[in-house]
Amino acid sequence: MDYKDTLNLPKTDFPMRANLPKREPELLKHWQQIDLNEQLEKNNQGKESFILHDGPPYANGHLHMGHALNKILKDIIVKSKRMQGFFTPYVPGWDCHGLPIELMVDKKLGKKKREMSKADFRRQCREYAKVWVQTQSEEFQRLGIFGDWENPYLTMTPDYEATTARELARLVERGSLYKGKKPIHWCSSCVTALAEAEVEYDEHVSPSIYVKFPYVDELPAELSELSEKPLNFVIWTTTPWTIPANLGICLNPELTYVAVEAKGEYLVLAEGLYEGVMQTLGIEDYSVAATFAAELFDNKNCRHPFYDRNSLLMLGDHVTLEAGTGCVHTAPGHGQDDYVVGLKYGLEIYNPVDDYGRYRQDLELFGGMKLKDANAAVNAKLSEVGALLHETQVSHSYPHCWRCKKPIIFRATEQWFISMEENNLRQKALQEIEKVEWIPSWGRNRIFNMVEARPDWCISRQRSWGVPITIAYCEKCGEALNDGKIMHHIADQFEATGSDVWFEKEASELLPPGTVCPACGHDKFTKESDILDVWFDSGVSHAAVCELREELQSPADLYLEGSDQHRGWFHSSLLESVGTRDRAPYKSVLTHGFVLDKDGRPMSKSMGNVIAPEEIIKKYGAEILRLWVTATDYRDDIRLSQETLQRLSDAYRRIRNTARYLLGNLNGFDPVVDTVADQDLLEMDRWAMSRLNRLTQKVASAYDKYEFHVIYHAIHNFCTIDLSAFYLDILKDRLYTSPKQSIAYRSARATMYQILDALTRILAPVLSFTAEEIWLDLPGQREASVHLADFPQVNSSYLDDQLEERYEQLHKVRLEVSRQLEKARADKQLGQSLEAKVLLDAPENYQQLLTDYLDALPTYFIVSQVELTKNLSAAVDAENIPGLRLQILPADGEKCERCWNYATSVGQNNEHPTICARCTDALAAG
RNA sequence: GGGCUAGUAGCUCAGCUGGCUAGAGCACACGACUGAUAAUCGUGAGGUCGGAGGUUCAAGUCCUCCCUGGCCCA
Repeated sequence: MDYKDTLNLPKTDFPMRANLPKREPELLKHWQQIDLNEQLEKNNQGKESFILHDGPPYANGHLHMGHALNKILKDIIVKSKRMQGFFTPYVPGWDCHGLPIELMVDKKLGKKKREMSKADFRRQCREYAKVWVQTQSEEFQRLGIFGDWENPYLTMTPDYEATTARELARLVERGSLYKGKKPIHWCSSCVTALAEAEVEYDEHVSPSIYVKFPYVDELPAELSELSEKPLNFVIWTTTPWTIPANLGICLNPELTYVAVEAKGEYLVLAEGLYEGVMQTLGIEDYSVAATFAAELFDNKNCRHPFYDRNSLLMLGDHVTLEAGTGCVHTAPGHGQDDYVVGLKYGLEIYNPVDDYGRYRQDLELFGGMKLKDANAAVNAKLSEVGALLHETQVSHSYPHCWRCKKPIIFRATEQWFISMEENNLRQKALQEIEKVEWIPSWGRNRIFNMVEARPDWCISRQRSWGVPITIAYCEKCGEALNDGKIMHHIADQFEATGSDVWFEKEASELLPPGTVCPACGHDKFTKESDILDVWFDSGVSHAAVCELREELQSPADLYLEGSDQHRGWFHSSLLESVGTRDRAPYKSVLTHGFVLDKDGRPMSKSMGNVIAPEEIIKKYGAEILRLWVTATDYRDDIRLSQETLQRLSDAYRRIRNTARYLLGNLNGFDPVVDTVADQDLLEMDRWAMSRLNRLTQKVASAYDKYEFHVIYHAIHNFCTIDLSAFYLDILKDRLYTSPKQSIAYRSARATMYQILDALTRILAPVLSFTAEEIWLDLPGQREASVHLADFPQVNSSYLDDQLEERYEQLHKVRLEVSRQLEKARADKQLGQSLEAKVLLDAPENYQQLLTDYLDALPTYFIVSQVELTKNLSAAVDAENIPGLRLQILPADGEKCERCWNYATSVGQNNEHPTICARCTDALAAG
């Protein structure tokens, strides 16, 4: 007879190989068929909610790793919160306006654009954005991300645009909006103002010139000795084209300055820089004629080198000794520091440059000239008037346009601003930052420092694709109608058809009937042509989405984005919300790092080190991508390499195989009838339950703290160390050979059922596909989807420290036994460990334990016999247990054909001469 | 240049408030099994904890400087 047929061997249809790229789409289809999404939306309704508000990705291009990382993290959180019993509606969104889309459409249209109206062009942009929203939506869903994909929020829908306009009106009502002239980054090529976020810094070669400005006021009394020769202040600049806009020279009040005598004149320089400068200028014969404090010259005047006007001497802290001369050329219309100090001294914010990067026609000497020709022309003029001391070239970091990559300029224009000081916005925002939980905690410092130092928020964009700044101007006197009531009236009109009406209708149609200019009484108006910064769009999502959607609420529980968003969405959302509601739009903010390549470099097309999500999905499946997100500590930047993917793929197989083996052993199990009372479980099974609950506890806490990599390692180690290499390996003998009705068999199966059930649940937020696959094969009545189920409760009555401690001791002994078995194997004394009998001479501290467990030791060691004896003929010392001595001998008796253990009882039964007594009994029982 | 941040075995991670011959899993090498089999089990070999100083009886853990990265700014 073939005794193999009498064994309880595992049996399952659950495939060992996942073939995820094929299986995942099938599961997606399955979910669609059972209307999972609809059920999820209703799941836990009425219970406490947890709102993770989605930050909108930009609707342009296919998904990259950053998108995948971000959305998978969100998905894991939403799923785990739902399984913890929270009501977790998740509404994904997209950022649809803005320059990048506009430029893409621009490019696509080519010359056709010129014949198009602004409204028509906007329709094209809308279509373009829509296509990418659809594409990205599908790509996100392929990753197994659950959410309200049927009703996402788009910043370009009429209702959203109406809210955007209303939020602007609210800020106007609070007096936060003002029109100012201010230098901003300006791209002459794109003809637009650029936000900080739209500027890139890159190496650029510029002229480097030293220019002298003759001093024209009376000398301070202390320096009357300098009256003999001409006195000049020397400035250094890399932007000669700004010299025509020069209105002053700045000195640092903390620094000491010197007047150097050379070539019959005095040159004023910072004391700490003059030697280097003289060297640069090639002047060897010089001497310091005077040393003085900058204050002496505060508010005195130099003369512009070639215009008939003065250049004011001022004091400013921004002047440093890092470069230049210590005397800083100041053009308030062309630099941030210049602007600030210029304001302080009452200088004009003067800008002689037009939108296209040319000097205005009325500029003396250079009117109409393009800036790219200006440097040379200005230098020539300076040289001609004898003001140019030195000219060379330097390579330095210079701002460039993020779209066209061309160098940009700093230039004052009329713009709308949200004031950081009006209504105390800055202070309030800083206070709100303190109330938010920042994870990791350094996020607080990061955004705090930014808000503390940032300038007013320039919200104007001279572009087409966006929400218009809904302000009208009196045609006659130019007065701006920045009136909240009027703006609300306009916003209401957006509700129906979107902000396109602003571009389609005349001002008279848009404004409330009977509107007259409050300044002059005129009743004809023109419309502002600037649109809003896209950061404003997404910054109002708390109002447009969280407040307006019934299932959501504001402030949200969590915002989760990359750490760059401290200056992006976290920032704009905070300012907008504090500016209109005096509170932050979020309770906590979680950030993740950036995806880098195997060497820790950013992925870029030009570097050729990009790994696309699509590539991974095709080769490994989305599940591996999800596992990667989980396995890595995302709070820092995270690396991605082929090796990592291979490792994760292996880890996935280990987890999958463990589940498969458990399923195989649960073949025919019915939890209703096959459950075993806790107190009837065998000790080893109780140990497994203790470990399982330990795991459940650890995982629950890690989900709470968003420390997913802890989950990955805990689960993987549990599967590998506790289950596969120990518990399940040892269990085989009992499982396979025991009679089906025996408590030994039933206890093992009941335990395995608990383990797999819990494992599947805690795995679901991460391995959403595989967990479902297991779920569908798990015995018992259960929810239609694991994603509708709850996490397992930690049953602390199973937690047994002493039991685990004893097993740890036994495990140490087992390790020593394995080591010796391995040696015997190397000596060809045995193959299977069951061929061995182990003799142990235990030290005092192990005596009790090993005596207590003597009967179980063969099972734990997976050998046929164990003897505790002092009588060893050829003992070997254990490596890590002092005093423990071991000896391996061939097992007594013959090999049982059924259970493969060696036993002296084999051959004693006439009916079954090739099997052991235990197996004979088992057959009789079965 | 500034703000924030990171650097422990090939990979992914542990190592709490300083006290071990620095741990785990995977990968790798070698072996066993063929009743988890494109699986499973065992053994083994991998680290001057980015570098250099310092504090301390004692430092991967504290301090200083430096190097190499990342994000955001200038």
